[in-house]
Amino acid sequence: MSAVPRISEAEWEVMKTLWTRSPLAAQDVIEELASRMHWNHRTIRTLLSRLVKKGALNYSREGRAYLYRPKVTENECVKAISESFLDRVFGGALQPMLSHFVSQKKLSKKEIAALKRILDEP
Amino acid sequence: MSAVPRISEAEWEVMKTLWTRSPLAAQDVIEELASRMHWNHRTIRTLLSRLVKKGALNYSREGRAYLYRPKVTENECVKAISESFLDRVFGGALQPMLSHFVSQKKLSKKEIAALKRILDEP
DNA sequence: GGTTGATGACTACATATGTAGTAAATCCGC
DNA sequence: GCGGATTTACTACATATGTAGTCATCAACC
Repeated sequence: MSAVPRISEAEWEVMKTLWTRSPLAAQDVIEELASRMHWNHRTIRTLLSRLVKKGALNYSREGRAYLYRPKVTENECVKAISESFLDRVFGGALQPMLSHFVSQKKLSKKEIAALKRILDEP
Repeated sequence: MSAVPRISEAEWEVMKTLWTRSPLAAQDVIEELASRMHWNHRTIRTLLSRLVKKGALNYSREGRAYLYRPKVTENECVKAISESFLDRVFGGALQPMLSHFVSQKKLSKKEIAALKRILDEP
């Protein structure tokens, strides 16, 4: 029930990496992100520390290095950030939000069919 | 074509007020927001100034006061922030996003029907 | 066994953001 | 015309965020 910490944009990239695969040493996260995001390895280490400090990551010592792993699930975080987005931008209403995205992206018939199937799910 | 400025959460409330009705004097915005948001009137004036400075609002002098009005449209801003949200959280894909919201909210048959109609729009 | 290179800890610093306070100009009522 | 209320302009300050640098430690190579 712990409220999920607020995760910034840059931090989100780090979390995504660890949600995909964990535990990872800092070095592994750096290898994943440094070139893709054009981030200095020190920046990534800072982000890891901050995420531990704010309770989004855990670590365990492995020799001289740490192994990091998410302490909050992706689903929790996606849920929190999505709620906040929906409330702020669309007053919490799904319909205007979907309207916006649909008018914004041109969807193929196939995509529309897929979206409809999602609406029919249990 | 101007890139829309980044508008923070608190600033967004001010923009919403002015997107709904404008131009407004600071006093009018304050009356709308002060009690609803529990904001000091000075805070709201600061937000108005910052929004002018970052190019989200314009003003014209009206006697001794300013009349503020949006310089960027709600649609532009909603578009920008929505894109950024969708990319960051769902990798830019509508389908997982809709899945998430649908699984999160329990929708009535009516609501589902309404959402489907949106998908069928021109 | 000294050097190098990686590691986490701590520090740095500019900009953004939330949240106001103070000062200076000015209008309005008396 | 003066005092108070109002308005914008400028300042303040803590925390968050992006983006790193320095330091002490330790392990591995040579």
